[in-house]
Amino acid sequence: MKLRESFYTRKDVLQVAHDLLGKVLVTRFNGVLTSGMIVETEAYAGEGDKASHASGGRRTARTEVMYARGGTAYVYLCYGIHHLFNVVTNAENVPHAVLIRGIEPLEGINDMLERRGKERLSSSLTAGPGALSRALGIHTAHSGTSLLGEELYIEDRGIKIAPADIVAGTRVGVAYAQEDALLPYRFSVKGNKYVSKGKGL
DNA sequence: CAAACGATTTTCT
DNA sequence: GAAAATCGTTTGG
Repeated sequence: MKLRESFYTRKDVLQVAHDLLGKVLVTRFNGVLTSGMIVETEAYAGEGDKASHASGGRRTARTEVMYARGGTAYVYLCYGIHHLFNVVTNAENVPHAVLIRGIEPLEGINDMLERRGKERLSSSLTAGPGALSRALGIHTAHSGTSLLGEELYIEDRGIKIAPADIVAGTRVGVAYAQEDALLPYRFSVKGNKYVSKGKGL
């Protein structure tokens, strides 16, 4: 079943990031259904987190979406090429978000392969935030989209990840955030091959 | 108005 | 394993 707004509006972004593991991210653009199980996430704890775009209360046209209420999609373009998909959490005006870093393909694999220009299924299809966004057809135009609608949402299919299989580690690509880069804000499913190969962990 | 940089991926050595 | 690609957002003049 589709996750309700109350799942996203909880105040503990780390808890939401943790709970998203094993959930299924679904997109249905132009009638094409593609989905995958979330195996890796990272939490960005808003104003007090130097690694967050909203660090220090920064609020610009781009980050405005992060200040929306939980259950909104925040898509950001990185390095001019990659679309990174985030889930906004917490209440309105609290810029917390969870970056989805890796999923395991479930449905619409052929469509995902086509979007990525690949022939066969391999772990690189959806391992990594930019890669999975492209496979699912998510781009910056979807920033601000509600996750409670019919085109883009997250489902709970009863998949349970054993606590022993959940690994917490440091985030990737945020070395500039100094001491905050060492926080254990990254969660992944142990041993899953669709977990991105970031540094550390 | 101009310059620098980045929550990454891909490709080449 | 290392370096390049590439452009919107942010920051400084």
